[in-house]
Amino acid sequence: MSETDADAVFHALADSTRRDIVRRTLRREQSISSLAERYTMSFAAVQKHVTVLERSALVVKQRRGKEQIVRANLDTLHRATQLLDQFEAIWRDRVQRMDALLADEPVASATPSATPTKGTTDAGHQH
Amino acid sequence: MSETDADAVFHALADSTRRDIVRRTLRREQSISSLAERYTMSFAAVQKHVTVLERSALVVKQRRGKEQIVRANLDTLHRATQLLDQFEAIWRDRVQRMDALLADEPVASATPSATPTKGTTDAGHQH
DNA sequence: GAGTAGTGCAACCATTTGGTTATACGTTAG
DNA sequence: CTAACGTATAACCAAATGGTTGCACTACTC
Repeated sequence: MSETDADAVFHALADSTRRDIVRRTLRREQSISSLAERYTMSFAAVQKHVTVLERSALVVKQRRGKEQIVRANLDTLHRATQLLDQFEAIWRDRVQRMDALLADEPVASATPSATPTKGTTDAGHQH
Repeated sequence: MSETDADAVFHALADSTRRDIVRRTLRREQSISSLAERYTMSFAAVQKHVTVLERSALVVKQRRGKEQIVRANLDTLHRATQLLDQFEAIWRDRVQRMDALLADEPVASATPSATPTKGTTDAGHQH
C-alpha cells in the first residue's frame, strides 16, 4: 500500500458515519438509499461519504438496475490492518534489541574482544 | 475506544508525515527538534503534527530539560489495530453464516421442523 | 407515457486542515 | 548575565471537509 493510498484509507476511516457504513456493508451489501435511511443527514451527504470510501477502495459500488449496491472491500481493510501490525512490529523489534542489549551488557565490560558492539543502537531506555 | 477517539486516531494516521513520526518514535523517543530536522517543512509545522498525534494519544510528550521528548504510545496503536480486526471479524462472521445457510438450504424446503438453522460450521474458506 | 424511486452532480457555506512567518518564553551553556 | 537553543503560540492563508439545497438523469412501475 502506497503512502497516498494509506492517506486515503485512514482519512476514510476517520469519520464515524463512514466507519458505520463500512460495518453495515461488511455485514451485507446495500444500496446507497437504504444506507441513507439510517442516518439523519441528507441523502447527498451519505452519497459523499460513500464516494470517499470508494476513493479509498474500502468499498466498491456496483450498479444493479436503478440501484447502486455498496459492498465493503475486505482486501483494503486487511491491508490497513497489516500496516498497523507493521507499526507494532517496529516496537517489538526495538524491545527485542533492548533485551538483547541487556543480556550482553552485564558482561560487556569484562569482554573487550567478544561481541564487538554489534547491536548497540544507542539504546534509549524508557518508562 | 469511543467513536470520537477513533476519529482522532484515524485522522492522525491519515497523514504520511505523522505516520513517519509514529514510526520514528516507535524505534526510539526523540525531541521535537530532532524530528523536525528530518522534514523539509518548518519546525512549527512538525510541532503541529506532534500536537495532532498527542491529541489522539498515539504519542506522548514528556519534558526533559529544555527538550520535549516524543514517545509513541503502543497502547493506542494497538487499540486501533483491534478496531480494524473487529471489522474483519464482522466479515468472517458473515461468511460463516452464509456457509451455514448453504449447508442447510438444499434440504430446507423438505424439512420445515428439523435442523432449525443451528451452528453447522464446517466453513473453512474465505477471501 | 407519466410518475416515482434512486442516483449523480453542481453550487454554496462554515469550519478545519496543513502550511507559513513572526514573536515570546523557558532552560541550559559560557 | 547573556547568548543560544528548544519550544510555544499567534496571526495569517489556501485548500479541503462535511454539510446543505436544488436540479437533472435513468430505470422501473403503473
